[in-house]
Amino acid sequence: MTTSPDPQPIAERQLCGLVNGLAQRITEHVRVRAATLGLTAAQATALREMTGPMTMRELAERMTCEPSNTTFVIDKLEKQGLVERHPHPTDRRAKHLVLTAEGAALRTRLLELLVVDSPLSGLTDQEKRVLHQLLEQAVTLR
Amino acid sequence: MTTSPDPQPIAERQLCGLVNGLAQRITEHVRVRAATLGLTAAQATALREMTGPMTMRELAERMTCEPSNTTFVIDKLEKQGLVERHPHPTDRRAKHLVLTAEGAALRTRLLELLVVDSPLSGLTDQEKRVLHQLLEQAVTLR
DNA sequence: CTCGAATGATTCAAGCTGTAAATATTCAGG
DNA sequence: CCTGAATATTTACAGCTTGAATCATTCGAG
Repeated sequence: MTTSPDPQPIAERQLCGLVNGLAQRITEHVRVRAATLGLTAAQATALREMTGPMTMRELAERMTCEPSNTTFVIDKLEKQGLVERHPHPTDRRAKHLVLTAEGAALRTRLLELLVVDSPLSGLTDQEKRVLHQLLEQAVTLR
Repeated sequence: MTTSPDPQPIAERQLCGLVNGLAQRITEHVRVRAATLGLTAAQATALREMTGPMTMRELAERMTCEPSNTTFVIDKLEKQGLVERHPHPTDRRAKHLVLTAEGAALRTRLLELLVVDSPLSGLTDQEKRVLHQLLEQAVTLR
Protein backbone atom coordinates (compact mmCIF):
# COMPACT_ATOMS: atom_id res chain seq x y z
CA MET A 1 0.00 0.00 0.00
CA THR A 2 2.92 2.30 0.50
CA THR A 3 4.54 2.14 -2.92
CA SER A 4 2.56 0.07 -5.41
CA PRO A 5 4.37 0.16 -8.77
CA ASP A 6 1.18 0.76 -10.78
CA PRO A 7 0.36 -1.99 -13.26
CA GLN A 8 -0.05 -1.18 -16.95
CA PRO A 9 0.28 2.50 -17.82
CA ILE A 10 3.90 2.66 -16.78
CA ALA A 11 5.42 2.33 -20.25
CA GLU A 12 3.25 5.03 -21.77
CA ARG A 13 3.80 7.23 -18.78
CA GLN A 14 7.54 6.87 -18.89
CA LEU A 15 7.55 7.71 -22.55
CA CYS A 16 5.41 10.80 -22.00
CA GLY A 17 7.70 11.81 -19.18
CA LEU A 18 10.71 11.55 -21.44
CA VAL A 19 9.07 13.64 -24.14
CA ASN A 20 8.15 16.24 -21.57
CA GLY A 21 11.60 16.22 -20.05
CA LEU A 22 13.27 16.69 -23.41
CA ALA A 23 10.88 19.51 -24.29
CA GLN A 24 11.80 21.25 -21.06
CA ARG A 25 15.46 20.79 -21.79
CA ILE A 26 14.97 22.35 -25.22
CA THR A 27 13.16 25.31 -23.69
CA GLU A 28 15.91 25.64 -21.12
CA HIS A 29 18.49 25.72 -23.89
CA VAL A 30 16.66 28.58 -25.57
CA ARG A 31 16.14 30.33 -22.24
CA VAL A 32 19.83 30.45 -21.42
CA ARG A 33 20.98 31.69 -24.83
CA ALA A 34 18.12 34.17 -25.12
CA ALA A 35 18.92 35.64 -21.70
CA THR A 36 22.32 36.78 -22.97
CA LEU A 37 20.45 38.93 -25.52
CA GLY A 38 17.93 40.26 -23.00
CA LEU A 39 15.14 38.06 -24.36
CA THR A 40 12.89 35.53 -22.65
CA ALA A 41 12.46 32.07 -24.13
CA ALA A 42 9.07 32.90 -25.59
CA GLN A 43 10.33 36.12 -27.13
CA ALA A 44 13.31 34.31 -28.60
CA THR A 45 11.11 31.59 -30.06
CA ALA A 46 8.93 34.21 -31.72
CA LEU A 47 11.96 36.00 -33.11
CA ARG A 48 13.42 32.72 -34.33
CA GLU A 49 10.25 31.85 -36.23
CA MET A 50 10.07 35.26 -37.90
CA THR A 51 11.65 34.09 -41.14
CA GLY A 52 9.82 36.86 -42.96
CA PRO A 53 6.69 39.00 -42.77
CA MET A 54 3.73 37.00 -41.50
CA THR A 55 0.43 37.34 -39.69
CA MET A 56 -0.17 36.72 -36.01
CA ARG A 57 -1.88 33.45 -36.81
CA GLU A 58 0.98 32.22 -38.95
CA LEU A 59 3.38 33.00 -36.14
CA ALA A 60 1.14 31.22 -33.65
CA GLU A 61 1.16 28.12 -35.83
CA ARG A 62 4.92 28.19 -36.12
CA MET A 63 5.21 28.55 -32.35
CA THR A 64 2.50 25.92 -31.80
CA CYS A 65 0.61 28.14 -29.41
CA GLU A 66 -2.64 30.08 -29.32
CA PRO A 67 -2.93 33.36 -31.21
CA SER A 68 -3.76 35.17 -27.97
CA ASN A 69 -0.37 34.17 -26.76
CA THR A 70 1.42 35.71 -29.71
CA THR A 71 -0.39 38.97 -28.99
CA PHE A 72 1.27 38.96 -25.59
CA VAL A 73 4.72 38.07 -26.90
CA ILE A 74 4.67 40.42 -29.88
CA ASP A 75 3.61 43.23 -27.53
CA LYS A 76 6.91 42.76 -25.73
CA LEU A 77 9.01 42.54 -28.88
CA GLU A 78 7.29 45.60 -30.30
CA LYS A 79 8.05 47.58 -27.13
CA GLN A 80 11.71 46.65 -27.60
CA GLY A 81 11.62 47.97 -31.15
CA LEU A 82 12.37 44.57 -32.69
CA VAL A 83 9.10 43.96 -34.51
CA GLU A 84 6.43 46.18 -36.00
CA ARG A 85 2.76 45.53 -36.64
CA HIS A 86 1.92 46.84 -40.11
CA PRO A 87 -1.47 46.68 -41.77
CA HIS A 88 -1.79 43.57 -43.87
CA PRO A 89 -1.66 44.40 -47.59
CA THR A 90 -4.75 42.41 -48.57
CA ASP A 91 -6.70 41.62 -45.39
CA ARG A 92 -7.64 44.48 -43.14
CA ARG A 93 -8.40 42.09 -40.27
CA ALA A 94 -4.87 40.82 -40.13
CA LYS A 95 -1.58 42.35 -39.03
CA HIS A 96 1.59 42.08 -41.05
CA LEU A 97 4.48 41.48 -38.68
CA VAL A 98 7.85 42.70 -39.87
CA LEU A 99 11.23 42.78 -38.19
CA THR A 100 12.93 46.13 -37.74
CA ALA A 101 16.57 46.38 -38.77
CA GLU A 102 17.47 45.97 -35.12
CA GLY A 103 15.19 42.96 -34.82
CA ALA A 104 16.71 41.30 -37.86
CA ALA A 105 20.22 41.87 -36.52
CA LEU A 106 19.30 40.45 -33.12
CA ARG A 107 17.67 37.48 -34.77
CA THR A 108 20.85 36.71 -36.66
CA ARG A 109 22.83 36.75 -33.43
CA LEU A 110 20.18 34.60 -31.76
CA LEU A 111 20.32 31.96 -34.48
CA GLU A 112 24.07 31.80 -34.11
CA LEU A 113 23.72 31.21 -30.39
CA LEU A 114 21.05 28.56 -30.78
CA VAL A 115 22.97 26.27 -33.09
CA VAL A 116 25.82 25.63 -30.68
CA ASP A 117 25.43 22.84 -28.12
CA SER A 118 21.98 21.83 -29.23
CA PRO A 119 20.07 19.70 -26.72
CA LEU A 120 19.95 16.97 -29.37
CA SER A 121 23.69 16.82 -29.89
CA GLY A 122 23.74 13.45 -28.11
CA LEU A 123 22.22 11.86 -31.21
CA THR A 124 23.86 11.00 -34.49
CA ASP A 125 22.37 12.24 -37.76
CA GLN A 126 21.01 8.79 -38.36
CA GLU A 127 19.34 8.69 -34.96
CA LYS A 128 17.91 12.15 -35.50
CA ARG A 129 16.33 10.96 -38.72
CA VAL A 130 14.72 8.01 -36.95
CA LEU A 131 13.54 10.23 -34.12
CA HIS A 132 12.13 12.72 -36.59
CA GLN A 133 10.22 10.00 -38.38
CA LEU A 134 8.79 8.58 -35.15
CA LEU A 135 7.76 11.96 -33.77
CA GLU A 136 6.18 12.95 -37.04
CA GLN A 137 4.21 9.74 -36.98
CA ALA A 138 3.13 10.20 -33.37
CA VAL A 139 2.03 13.78 -33.97
CA THR A 140 0.18 13.28 -37.23
CA LEU A 141 -1.52 9.95 -36.54
CA ARG A 142 -4.47 10.77 -34.30
CA MET B 1 15.30 39.50 -47.87
CA THR B 2 11.63 38.83 -47.45
CA THR B 3 11.59 35.07 -46.84
CA SER B 4 15.07 33.60 -46.58
CA PRO B 5 14.74 29.89 -45.77
CA ASP B 6 17.47 29.95 -43.08
CA PRO B 7 20.51 27.81 -43.89
CA GLN B 8 21.68 25.15 -41.42
CA PRO B 9 19.70 24.96 -38.20
CA ILE B 10 16.50 23.87 -39.91
CA ALA B 11 16.79 20.16 -39.16
CA GLU B 12 17.48 20.67 -35.46
CA ARG B 13 14.76 23.24 -35.25
CA GLN B 14 12.19 21.01 -36.90
CA LEU B 15 13.07 18.22 -34.54
CA CYS B 16 12.76 20.49 -31.51
CA GLY B 17 9.46 21.72 -32.85
CA LEU B 18 8.19 18.17 -33.13
CA VAL B 19 9.25 17.34 -29.57
CA ASN B 20 7.58 20.48 -28.33
CA GLY B 21 4.43 19.80 -30.31
CA LEU B 22 4.16 16.27 -29.00
CA ALA B 23 4.71 17.46 -25.43
CA GLN B 24 1.88 19.93 -25.85
CA ARG B 25 -0.34 17.23 -27.23
CA ILE B 26 0.42 15.06 -24.22
CA THR B 27 -0.42 17.90 -21.85
CA GLU B 28 -3.61 18.54 -23.78
CA HIS B 29 -4.56 14.88 -23.40
CA VAL B 30 -4.14 15.12 -19.64
CA ARG B 31 -5.95 18.45 -19.52
CA VAL B 32 -9.08 17.11 -21.17
CA ARG B 33 -9.34 13.95 -19.05
CA ALA B 34 -8.48 15.78 -15.84
CA ALA B 35 -11.14 18.40 -16.47
CA THR B 36 -13.85 15.72 -16.24
CA LEU B 37 -12.68 15.12 -12.66
CA GLY B 38 -12.47 18.79 -11.76
CA LEU B 39 -8.68 18.80 -11.92
CA THR B 40 -6.25 20.93 -13.90
CA ALA B 41 -3.48 19.29 -15.91
CA ALA B 42 -0.85 20.15 -13.31
CA GLN B 43 -2.97 18.84 -10.45
CA ALA B 44 -3.66 15.64 -12.35
CA THR B 45 0.02 15.15 -13.09
CA ALA B 46 0.85 15.53 -9.42
CA LEU B 47 -1.88 13.08 -8.45
CA ARG B 48 -0.71 10.64 -11.11
CA GLU B 49 2.85 10.70 -9.79
CA MET B 50 1.74 10.10 -6.21
CA THR B 51 2.42 6.38 -6.29
CA GLY B 52 2.98 6.47 -2.55
CA PRO B 53 4.08 8.76 0.27
CA MET B 54 6.89 11.05 -0.82
CA THR B 55 8.49 14.40 -0.15
CA MET B 56 7.87 17.58 -2.06
CA ARG B 57 11.23 17.28 -3.74
CA GLU B 58 10.61 13.73 -4.84
CA LEU B 59 7.32 14.80 -6.35
CA ALA B 60 9.02 17.71 -8.10
CA GLU B 61 11.53 15.33 -9.65
CA ARG B 62 8.79 13.03 -10.85
CA MET B 63 6.95 15.98 -12.37
CA THR B 64 10.19 17.42 -13.77
CA CYS B 65 9.48 20.84 -12.33
CA GLU B 66 10.80 23.13 -9.61
CA PRO B 67 9.96 22.36 -5.97
CA SER B 68 8.35 25.78 -5.62
CA ASN B 69 5.89 24.69 -8.25
CA THR B 70 4.86 21.60 -6.32
CA THR B 71 4.18 23.81 -3.31
CA PHE B 72 1.67 25.65 -5.46
CA VAL B 73 0.07 22.52 -6.89
CA ILE B 74 -0.08 20.59 -3.62
CA ASP B 75 -1.70 23.62 -1.98
CA LYS B 76 -4.58 23.18 -4.41
CA LEU B 77 -4.84 19.42 -3.94
CA GLU B 78 -4.71 19.82 -0.18
CA LYS B 79 -7.54 22.36 -0.29
CA GLN B 80 -9.60 19.78 -2.17
CA GLY B 81 -8.88 17.23 0.54
CA LEU B 82 -7.04 14.87 -1.82
CA VAL B 83 -3.56 15.09 -0.29
CA GLU B 84 -2.22 15.80 3.18
CA ARG B 85 1.13 17.15 4.30
CA HIS B 86 2.35 15.05 7.19
CA PRO B 87 5.61 15.56 9.09
CA HIS B 88 8.34 13.44 7.62
CA PRO B 89 9.21 10.50 9.89
CA THR B 90 12.97 11.03 9.83
CA ASP B 91 13.65 14.54 8.50
CA ARG B 92 11.92 17.44 10.20
CA ARG B 93 12.68 19.75 7.27
CA ALA B 94 10.70 17.63 4.85
CA LYS B 95 7.00 17.00 4.37
CA HIS B 96 5.54 13.56 3.89
CA LEU B 97 2.82 13.77 1.26
CA VAL B 98 0.08 11.17 1.55
CA LEU B 99 -3.12 10.70 -0.39
CA THR B 100 -6.40 10.78 1.51
CA ALA B 101 -8.89 7.99 0.83
CA GLU B 102 -10.70 10.36 -1.49
CA GLY B 103 -7.45 11.27 -3.19
CA ALA B 104 -6.53 7.64 -3.76
CA ALA B 105 -9.98 6.91 -5.19
CA LEU B 106 -9.80 9.88 -7.55
CA ARG B 107 -6.32 8.87 -8.62
CA THR B 108 -7.57 5.42 -9.56
CA ARG B 109 -10.28 6.96 -11.74
CA LEU B 110 -7.75 9.35 -13.25
CA LEU B 111 -5.37 6.55 -14.22
CA GLU B 112 -8.23 4.74 -15.90
CA LEU B 113 -9.05 7.83 -17.93
CA LEU B 114 -5.46 8.47 -18.91
CA VAL B 115 -4.74 5.07 -20.44
CA VAL B 116 -7.45 5.31 -23.09
CA ASP B 117 -6.57 7.04 -26.37
CA SER B 118 -3.03 7.83 -25.38
CA PRO B 119 -1.35 10.48 -27.56
CA LEU B 120 1.22 7.83 -28.47
CA SER B 121 -1.31 5.30 -29.74
CA GLY B 122 -0.14 6.00 -33.29
CA LEU B 123 3.01 4.00 -32.59
CA THR B 124 3.48 0.26 -32.35
CA ASP B 125 5.11 -1.29 -29.29
CA GLN B 126 8.27 -1.76 -31.29
CA GLU B 127 8.31 1.89 -32.34
CA LYS B 128 7.66 2.97 -28.76
CA ARG B 129 10.68 1.02 -27.64
CA VAL B 130 12.86 2.70 -30.24
CA LEU B 131 11.47 6.10 -29.34
CA HIS B 132 12.07 5.42 -25.67
CA GLN B 133 15.65 4.47 -26.33
CA LEU B 134 16.31 7.57 -28.45
CA LEU B 135 14.70 9.95 -25.99
CA GLU B 136 16.53 8.41 -23.08
CA GLN B 137 19.77 8.86 -24.98
CA ALA B 138 18.98 12.46 -25.90
CA VAL B 139 18.04 13.35 -22.34
CA THR B 140 20.91 11.66 -20.55
CA LEU B 141 23.76 12.45 -22.95
CA ARG B 142 24.58 16.07 -22.26
C1' DC C 1 30.31 19.55 20.11
C1' DT C 2 30.18 23.50 16.88
C1' DC C 3 30.12 26.04 12.81
C1' DG C 4 29.40 26.55 8.12
C1' DA C 5 27.66 24.41 3.97
C1' DA C 6 23.99 21.97 2.04
C1' DT C 7 19.19 20.63 1.81
C1' DG C 8 13.74 20.78 2.12
C1' DA C 9 10.24 23.72 1.81
C1' DT C 10 7.95 28.08 1.20
C1' DT C 11 6.99 32.92 -0.48
C1' DC C 12 6.96 36.41 -3.85
C1' DA C 13 7.40 38.73 -8.28
C1' DA C 14 7.45 38.19 -13.06
C1' DG C 15 6.37 35.99 -17.07
C1' DC C 16 4.01 32.27 -19.90
C1' DT C 17 -0.11 29.97 -21.57
C1' DG C 18 -4.81 28.67 -22.57
C1' DT C 19 -10.03 29.61 -22.75
C1' DA C 20 -13.80 32.43 -23.51
C1' DA C 21 -15.73 36.55 -25.01
C1' DA C 22 -15.61 40.80 -27.83
C1' DT C 23 -14.57 43.45 -32.06
C1' DA C 24 -13.57 44.04 -36.81
C1' DT C 25 -13.42 42.24 -41.23
C1' DT C 26 -14.08 38.94 -44.97
C1' DC C 27 -16.64 35.82 -47.70
C1' DA C 28 -20.33 33.00 -49.70
C1' DG C 29 -25.10 32.75 -50.92
C1' DG C 30 -29.37 34.41 -51.94
C1' DC D 1 -26.72 44.58 -51.87
C1' DC D 2 -27.52 41.92 -47.40
C1' DT D 3 -27.03 38.62 -44.06
C1' DG D 4 -24.96 35.11 -41.46
C1' DA D 5 -20.93 32.12 -40.94
C1' DA D 6 -16.09 32.17 -40.68
C1' DT D 7 -11.68 34.34 -39.71
C1' DA D 8 -7.88 37.62 -37.47
C1' DT D 9 -6.88 39.79 -33.62
C1' DT D 10 -7.33 41.45 -29.05
C1' DT D 11 -8.82 41.59 -24.06
C1' DA D 12 -9.76 39.73 -19.56
C1' DC D 13 -9.06 36.19 -16.60
C1' DA D 14 -7.32 32.14 -14.39
C1' DG D 15 -3.77 29.00 -13.73
C1' DC D 16 1.07 27.37 -14.46
C1' DT D 17 6.13 27.88 -14.02
C1' DT D 18 10.43 29.70 -12.85
C1' DG D 19 14.08 31.99 -10.07
C1' DA D 20 15.62 34.50 -6.13
C1' DA D 21 15.25 35.16 -1.34
C1' DT D 22 14.14 33.22 3.19
C1' DC D 23 13.69 30.05 7.09
C1' DA D 24 14.37 25.73 9.43
C1' DT D 25 16.87 21.72 9.70
C1' DT D 26 20.52 18.43 8.73
C1' DC D 27 25.16 17.01 7.80
C1' DG D 28 30.12 16.91 7.81
C1' DA D 29 34.71 18.64 9.00
C1' DG D 30 37.47 19.91 12.50
